[in-house]
Amino acid sequence: MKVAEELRYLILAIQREGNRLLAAELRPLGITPSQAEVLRVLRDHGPLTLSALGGLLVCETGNSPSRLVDRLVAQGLVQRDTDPDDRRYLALSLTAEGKSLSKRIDAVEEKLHAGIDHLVAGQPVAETITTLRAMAGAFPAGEALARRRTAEKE
Amino acid sequence: MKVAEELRYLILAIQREGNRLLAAELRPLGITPSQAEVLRVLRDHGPLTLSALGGLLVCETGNSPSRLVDRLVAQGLVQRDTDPDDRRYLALSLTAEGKSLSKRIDAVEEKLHAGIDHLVAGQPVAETITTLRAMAGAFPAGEALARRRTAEKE
DNA sequence: ACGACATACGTGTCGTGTAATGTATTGATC
DNA sequence: GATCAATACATTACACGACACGTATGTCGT
Repeated sequence: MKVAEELRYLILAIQREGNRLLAAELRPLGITPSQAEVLRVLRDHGPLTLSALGGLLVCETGNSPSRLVDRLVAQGLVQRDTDPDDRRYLALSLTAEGKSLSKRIDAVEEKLHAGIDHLVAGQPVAETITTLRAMAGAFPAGEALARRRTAEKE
Repeated sequence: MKVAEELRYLILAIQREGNRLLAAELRPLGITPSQAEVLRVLRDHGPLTLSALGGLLVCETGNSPSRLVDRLVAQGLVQRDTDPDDRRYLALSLTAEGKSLSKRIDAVEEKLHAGIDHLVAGQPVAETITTLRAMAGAFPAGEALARRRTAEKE
């Protein structure tokens, strides 16, 4: 099997299984991995418009996280206000309930990350990240990650 | 950002964007990436039952690729026969049209793989594969890949 | 003021991933 | 040989990703 092909299928397999695991852990909280990412981004990066949110999501619904946000609003986790100055814009923020849930999400994610750390213990992780960054950098979704990294440093 | 978290999001981003790219390349052929994988597996590993097909798919619809196969049958690319000895089993194989399409798929995949090779040129690819294999090995979907590797050697 | 354009968001559709449940066929047990 | 369990597959429901198109709001040039 060619190197490129193996990379492709490995990444596919890891992503699928990882997502399944995370979904299973999040199910008791009543949310999905994508929804968890929205809550996390909203908590960390203040009130956002819909498109700004899309730009920070790696899950890159990019176009329109409208429906994703809809369900969170319906669950009372996210508040959606229209900007009075420019009524095209939304101001998305967490409700109190959303904030408290995001703490529970943190715990789940930390558990997942601990599992990942355990899996890659003793592996050349630094080299792996270098390679993956090179791959992701070629794509717009890689920039969502970069944007979040820069935003963190501020 | 923690290492595990970065790994997670990098893999997510690469998988999503790679899939989008592949989908765009395959669109002119009238099929999706998942459908292409089914055609590829059926061509390489002869007639299969539905569950055997599921076991070889990394896209791991595992449970029931029924829907996936349905559309391919509807397009006249796959033939579905019931085993006369045990009527619970299906015998899935490519039609002539399916075989000819799979050649065009090969060309698309080679193009994609060339792109990947270019992206990771000069990167520590061997170390990356080692790490990813360690991650994938912990999951059942990693075994689909392993199964395909063994089947290739025969 | 008017109209063309751009921007932000919404909606509809298709294919898929995942889980839960249903159905048909076969095999095993008694 | 009738019954129950196991197997292979189908069906359904929900959420999501991608795309295309539609709508509302604002901006700019004239």
